[in-house]
Amino acid sequence: MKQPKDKYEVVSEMGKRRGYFWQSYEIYGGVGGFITYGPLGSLLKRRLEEKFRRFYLQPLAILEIETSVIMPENVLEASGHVENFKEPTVECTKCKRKFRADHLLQEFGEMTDTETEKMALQSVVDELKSHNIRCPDCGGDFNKAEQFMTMFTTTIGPYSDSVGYGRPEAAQGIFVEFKRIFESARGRLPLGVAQIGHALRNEISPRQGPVRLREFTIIDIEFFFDPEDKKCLIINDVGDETLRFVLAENKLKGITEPVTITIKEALNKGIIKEEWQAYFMAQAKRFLVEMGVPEDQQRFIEKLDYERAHYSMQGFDQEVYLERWGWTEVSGHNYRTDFDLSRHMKASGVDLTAFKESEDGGKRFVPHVIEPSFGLDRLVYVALEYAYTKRNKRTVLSLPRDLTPMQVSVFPLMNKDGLLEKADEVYHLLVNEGFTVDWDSSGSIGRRYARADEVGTPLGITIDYGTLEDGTVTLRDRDSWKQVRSKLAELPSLLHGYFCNRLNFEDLGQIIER
RNA sequence: GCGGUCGUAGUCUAGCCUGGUUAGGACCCCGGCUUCCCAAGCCGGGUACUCGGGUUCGAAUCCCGGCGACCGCACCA
Repeated sequence: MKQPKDKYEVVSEMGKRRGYFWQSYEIYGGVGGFITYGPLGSLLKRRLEEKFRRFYLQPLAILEIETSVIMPENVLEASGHVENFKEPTVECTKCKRKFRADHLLQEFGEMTDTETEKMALQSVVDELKSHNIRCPDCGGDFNKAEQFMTMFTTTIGPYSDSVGYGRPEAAQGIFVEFKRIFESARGRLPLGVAQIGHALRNEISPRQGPVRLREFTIIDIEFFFDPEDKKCLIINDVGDETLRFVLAENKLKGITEPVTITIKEALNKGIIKEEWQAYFMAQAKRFLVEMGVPEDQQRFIEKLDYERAHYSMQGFDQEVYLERWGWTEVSGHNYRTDFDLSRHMKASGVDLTAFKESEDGGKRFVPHVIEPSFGLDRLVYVALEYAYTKRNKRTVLSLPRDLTPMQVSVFPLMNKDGLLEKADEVYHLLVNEGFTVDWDSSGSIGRRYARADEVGTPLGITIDYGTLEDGTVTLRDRDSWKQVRSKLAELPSLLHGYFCNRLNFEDLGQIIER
């Protein structure tokens, strides 16, 4: 704890002090894996969500739904989660170290993951014995095996013995409701459906603040298409976008240096198999750039066979470099094929196929799915870490202007001579225009600018004696500390222009030299 | 979950070893004065010994347990 503070530490301190986020249940000592967003944090999260909708969902007319967090057992049995979210672990009798039994069998027993997946708990131990697998560290042997269930379990109804789980992803809500959604979309394909909501995973040891939570907000997009008609019509919009890849074949050789490839090339060389997947990955990169993460701080990792989730046929993780934790996953891009819909079709007996007319009558088929999936809490943290800068020993949170919780702050230069009243007028004018406005009349003007900088408010509006005389105010820019003078009456339209990126700061008025 | 280190206000910290003052300081926050634009100054105010138990006349200090944090192992489908 005596080392120089890293960014996670300073961002967390600032987060607590100014109300971005902190660990939940602090007054009872805190519980790991849960965080609370304070007033500024929940605003930031909301803005990020809104930006995501604007940027990622709306251009493709992706539909958004909301389903419940508790899911009955049969849904997650059908999806394969009940089976796959259990991890068989064994403990060495000598050194007490714990291992994943299935990983041991795959590594030393030359078994495939499909073989180990099917095994019962006792046969895991038997197999370890029959393959004579011993502790890789000390050579001791294993006796007992335990299952660790990473889904939260509950019962549904007061006296009911029906088991329910907290959903480990929002995706299943979409698959389960596919029939009605598809119908209300009048059978259109391709069809994107998204859900932004909480998901639960009972992590064994979540020690990484907002980066690894037991309850978190996930953005799952299921993009359904006809596997025989899978052209992405807008792929050219992203064809020249370059992504940095760490490829599976290189990973096996121990090479982690990324290669930079355009989307076009990646598709031609078969690095990404599906055009829609390529499109979503390119957009994911662009989104992070707009959030303030430069290209060279991002990369895409191709998942190896055994690293992929049970439903995934090809998968990439988008990673962002964080100071404390290194490369950190912020989104996953999986080709889930028809795995989920087929499983639910089989388990429920309900037809989840699509129909497509053609000259010879048409065909019924189960749509395939490309899934981009984002961890929203990680994005919030990433935005904060990348925005956190210092200027003249003062903290400046340089969030993009469409993400800042507070858009403008109103400062009466003095607390007298009618300046307070005038400032109050300005405050209400802007609130009524729909802006998120802060108010600060405490301390010197410099101190107030500093406070606004620290929480990332991009514009300060100072009401001074000039305001009383000619109806002009001073606008101050968070990043450059430059000031311009503009007419109060024009403020609403100027600010609207500024916040939808039509106007730069310099366009807002007459530059002031001091 | 295991091992090691640790836990004093919103933040950083002194004190703990060797038990004994109103637990000290800095930043910060609030109010007032002052101040015509970048954490200025003056006055006043504010918040802390992680929780529970034990030893003791007396515990921030010693002992045990819980909770939490950090590092390592494992885990992160």
